[in-house]
Amino acid sequence: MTSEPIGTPRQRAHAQTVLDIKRLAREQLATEGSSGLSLRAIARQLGIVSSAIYRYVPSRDELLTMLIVDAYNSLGDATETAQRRVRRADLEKRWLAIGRAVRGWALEHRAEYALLYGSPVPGYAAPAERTAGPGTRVIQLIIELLVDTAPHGVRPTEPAPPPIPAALKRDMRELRENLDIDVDDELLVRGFLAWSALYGMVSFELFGQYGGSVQHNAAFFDHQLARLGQLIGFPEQN
Amino acid sequence: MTSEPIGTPRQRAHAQTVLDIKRLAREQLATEGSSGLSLRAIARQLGIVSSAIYRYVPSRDELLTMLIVDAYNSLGDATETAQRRVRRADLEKRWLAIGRAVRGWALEHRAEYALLYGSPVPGYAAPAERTAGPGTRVIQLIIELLVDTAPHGVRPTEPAPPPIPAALKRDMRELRENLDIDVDDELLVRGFLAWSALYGMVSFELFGQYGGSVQHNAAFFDHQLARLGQLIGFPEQN
DNA sequence: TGTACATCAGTGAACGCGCGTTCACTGATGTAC
DNA sequence: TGTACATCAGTGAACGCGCGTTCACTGATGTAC
Repeated sequence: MTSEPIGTPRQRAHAQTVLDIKRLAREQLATEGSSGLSLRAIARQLGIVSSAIYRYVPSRDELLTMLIVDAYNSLGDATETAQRRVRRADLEKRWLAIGRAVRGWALEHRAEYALLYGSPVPGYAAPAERTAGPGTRVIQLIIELLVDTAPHGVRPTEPAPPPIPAALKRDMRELRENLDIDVDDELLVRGFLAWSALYGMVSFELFGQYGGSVQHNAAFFDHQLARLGQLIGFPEQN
Repeated sequence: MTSEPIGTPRQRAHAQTVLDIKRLAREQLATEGSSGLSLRAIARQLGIVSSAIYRYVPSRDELLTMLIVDAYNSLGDATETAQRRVRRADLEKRWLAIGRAVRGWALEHRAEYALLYGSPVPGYAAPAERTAGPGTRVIQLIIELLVDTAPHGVRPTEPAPPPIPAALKRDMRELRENLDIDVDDELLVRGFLAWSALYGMVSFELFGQYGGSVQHNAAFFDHQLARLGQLIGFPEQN
């Protein structure tokens, strides 16, 4: 994280400029949105002629991809770090830590959150082979949480959940096999619901869908997050 | 809906051209995204010189606002219609109808859904006085559903929900007063959670966040929607 | 340690394209008497 | 019913901007012998 392989002065200068370009690009994302991202504007801010940018970045699309991968990793880092601060056995706290980290990161990186979870960028598709890893770090954490929850059994709820249809059971079986995990359908389905609900709440808050009806956003989020945790059903702490 | 006040032939032609412009704009939204919306391109497709578009639409931003208002109303119509097809007293079915209508509309109007619920358009803020009404039609329906649920009481759940913090209670009281409704905090909070979770699921599906892990999207959605309905807790049908 | 050569950052011009918006105008369609 | 006038759709040129990308080039920095 801190000490990269040093390299020659030229290499270091090069790497630094790439970092500057990405920083300026992130700032532009915030003010202009993803489609307003302009290599010429970045060059201008760097005090460099527009064509010189191509010494550092092969194309606009490539820069976008780099920003997306970086953003996913930044979110992943934040969430993993937050989760590492709570006791591994306290499953509910881990869920709360994940949720809060996602919201916290999103509030601090609004434009990047919008890039990852907002409208797709028209005419651009992130190359799956590069985003697949970084883009699934949060759901990985949630799945690990489900894996650790599984041995405690599925906590019964009242009212009892509706039976899982066969088509969905097939999806879950495939997922279980692909990831080589031992989590039963009910728990997986609950996890998926909590996962999408979490992002639904974050998107609503960030994109202003609550209008003025929610003032105490942090309290609101925490409370609803706890409800989602109950919905998954972690074992009691003792 | 069908028979507008007729008007003179000129007025009708004018109105028709405005409709054509909006249709072409919607098509452009789908291929280029909101920031790629171009008056010049629309004029080109209409077989008209670029400046002539200003006979019909005062500016690009104004056209965007019209598209947003139309989209909200289209979604509102679809959802209200769907809900009117189920028995008013069958509260759970009403919830399912609302949810399915939102998803169905979103799938049929992906670009417009992204316009309403995706990343905000940079450098553009929809004028609140024009979107406030149309933009709240779905949540209005959900709130009506909560109002109709309230007399049946709040359905107890196991595990019991966490206590609602004071800050959140204040938000809910204000909401209750503004809307002049009699729905207690617990039910309101549940409704909000189900609402944002609903959109979270729709956004995830549309924006491709599930990756390949969910194949049977309709079945998945229906099932999770039913779980959210349980979470709100409608009275049993008899 | 000094020299020849390779590497690389940055320049400047150009290609070919896009956009929103204004303005003075022509000519057709509608309206009032 | 016919004519004068007003309204409106559409033209074409222009203003002043923006963009990504390529290409031949200069000149500084680094490397190998």
